[in-house]
Amino acid sequence: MQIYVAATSPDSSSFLARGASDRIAQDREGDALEMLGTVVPVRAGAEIYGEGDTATAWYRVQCGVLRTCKLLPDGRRQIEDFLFPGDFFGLENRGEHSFAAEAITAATVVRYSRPRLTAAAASNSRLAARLLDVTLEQLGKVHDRLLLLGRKTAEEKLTTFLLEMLDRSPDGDAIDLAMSRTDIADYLGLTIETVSRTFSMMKHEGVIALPSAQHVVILDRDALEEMSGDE
Amino acid sequence: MQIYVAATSPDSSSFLARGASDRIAQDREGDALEMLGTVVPVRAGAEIYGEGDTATAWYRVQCGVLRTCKLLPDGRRQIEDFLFPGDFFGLENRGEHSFAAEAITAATVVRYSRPRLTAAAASNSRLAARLLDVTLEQLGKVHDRLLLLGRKTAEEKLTTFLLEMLDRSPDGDAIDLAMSRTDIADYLGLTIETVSRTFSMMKHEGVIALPSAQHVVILDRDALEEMSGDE
DNA sequence: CGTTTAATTGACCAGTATCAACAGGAGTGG
DNA sequence: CCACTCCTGTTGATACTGGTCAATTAAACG
Repeated sequence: MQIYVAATSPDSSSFLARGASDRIAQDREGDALEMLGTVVPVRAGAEIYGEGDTATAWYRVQCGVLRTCKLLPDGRRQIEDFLFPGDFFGLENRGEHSFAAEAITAATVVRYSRPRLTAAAASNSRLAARLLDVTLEQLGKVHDRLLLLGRKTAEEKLTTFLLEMLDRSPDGDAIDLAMSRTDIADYLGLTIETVSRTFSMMKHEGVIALPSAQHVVILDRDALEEMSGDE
Repeated sequence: MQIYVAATSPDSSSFLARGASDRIAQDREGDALEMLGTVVPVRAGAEIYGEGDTATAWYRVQCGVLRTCKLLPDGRRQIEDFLFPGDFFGLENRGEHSFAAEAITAATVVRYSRPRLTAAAASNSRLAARLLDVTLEQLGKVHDRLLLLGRKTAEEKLTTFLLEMLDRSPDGDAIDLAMSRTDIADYLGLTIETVSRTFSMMKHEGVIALPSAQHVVILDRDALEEMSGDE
C-alpha cells in the first residue's frame, strides 16, 4: 500500500497569529488539537459514518485513503472528496452528516469529539483559529470543484484530477490511484466509460502512460496543464 | 425592488454556547461582530472585489442581491452563489479572493476588515465560534451544490434552484428573480437556452406560471419537489 | 416610437451517457 | 500449475441530453 504525504503548505494569510502559522511545525510539536483526538483504525471498505448519521465528531486522516460521498434517492452518487493523510473531514455544524465517509484502503483516523472540541476552542483561541483555518481551507477546495463540475469538459475534469493527485503523490511523475474508476467517475460527475475512454485517449496522445489501471505515469506535465482548462 | 428576508434558522448543533445560539436575537442585540463592520453602498452591476484581488476583508449583505463568480481563461463562468441580506461572503484564508463578488441589484454590504476580525476573534471566543459557524454553514451549502452540478439533470437543477429561491422569498408561492437567465445558467452549469426551455416546459406542464421573465409563480410545489430529484 | 438588450423558440449538432460485448488480473479450487 | 470464475476496466455501437447557432419575440430605455 502506498503512503501519501499530506499537502501542508504554510499559509501566510492564516487566521493564526503569524509566528504560529506553520502547520507542519505545529503538527510535530503536538498542539492542543492532538491532545483531544482518539485514534481509530478502519478496515478497507468500512464506513466511518453514514449520510444522515448524527454528527458527533470531526476527524482527521492519519494514514490510508478515504472518500466522502452523497447519494441521490435513485442511487446516483457524488463523491465530495478523496481524503489523504493530514486531511480533515466531517466538518459540519448541522445535526447530521450530509455526506458518508468510507475507507477506500485500510486506514487510521483520529476522532475529535465535537463537544470537547467546542469546549476547548472556547478557552483556547489558537485552537479556535486553527479550526477556522481548516474549515476555510476546505471551503476553498470545494469552491474550485464547483467550477470543475459545472463548466469543465470530461478531458479537463480528468486532467485536473490527475494534476491534483500528482500534487499529493510522493513521486514527481507517477500516481498510484487508490480509488476505482467508479470512484473517479463519481468524483468528476462522469461515467466510468467516459473516464476510461479519456484515459485511453490521453495514453494514445502520449501524455500519460498506464502500466496498469491503478498506476499512471505523467509523460508530459505541460500538456496536461494545458488540457486542464485552467490556463 | 423586492426585499428578501434572510434565512436565519437557529441551529441547535452550533459551535456557539447553547444560550447564545439564536442568531436572530444576536443580530438584534448587536454583538461583537456588528461593532467591527463598515457599511458600504454598492451600485447595481458594480464589483465589490475581483477574482485574484488581495483578500483583506469579509463581507455581509445588508440589502440587495449579489453574486460570487469565477471565470475560466476562455470565458466560461461559474456562479458560486447568489447572496441575499444576511449572507456572508468573501470568507477565505488564501491571500487572494478565488471568486469575484458583484452586485446584481443596488446593494449595501457590511465590510469586516480581516486583521481586525482576526484580532477580535483571538480575544473573544464567542465571536470566534460565530465565525466558525458561519463558515461551516457555507461549507454545508456548497456541498449540496456539488451533487447538483455533478449529478442532476437540467430539470432537476432548475427545480432545485426554484425551491431554493422560494425558501428565501418573502412570499409563499411567488419568486422575484433578481438575476438574469445568464446568471441562472452559470449558477447551474447550463446554457441560457436550456434554462429558458426548461422554464417553458414547466410552464406548459402547469407546474409554474411566468407572468414575466423575472416573476415566477409556483402552482404545484409538490410536483416541483418531486422533480428536484431529492426525494 | 425606434433602438437596444434579454429571453424565447427552432433546427441541428456534439459530447457524454447508455447498453452491450469483450479483455485482463486476481483469487480459488481441482 | 492450470482452468474457472469473478470483478474491474476497456472498447464499441447507438441514443439522447443539453449545447450551438440562428432567427424571432418581448421587454426596457431613451
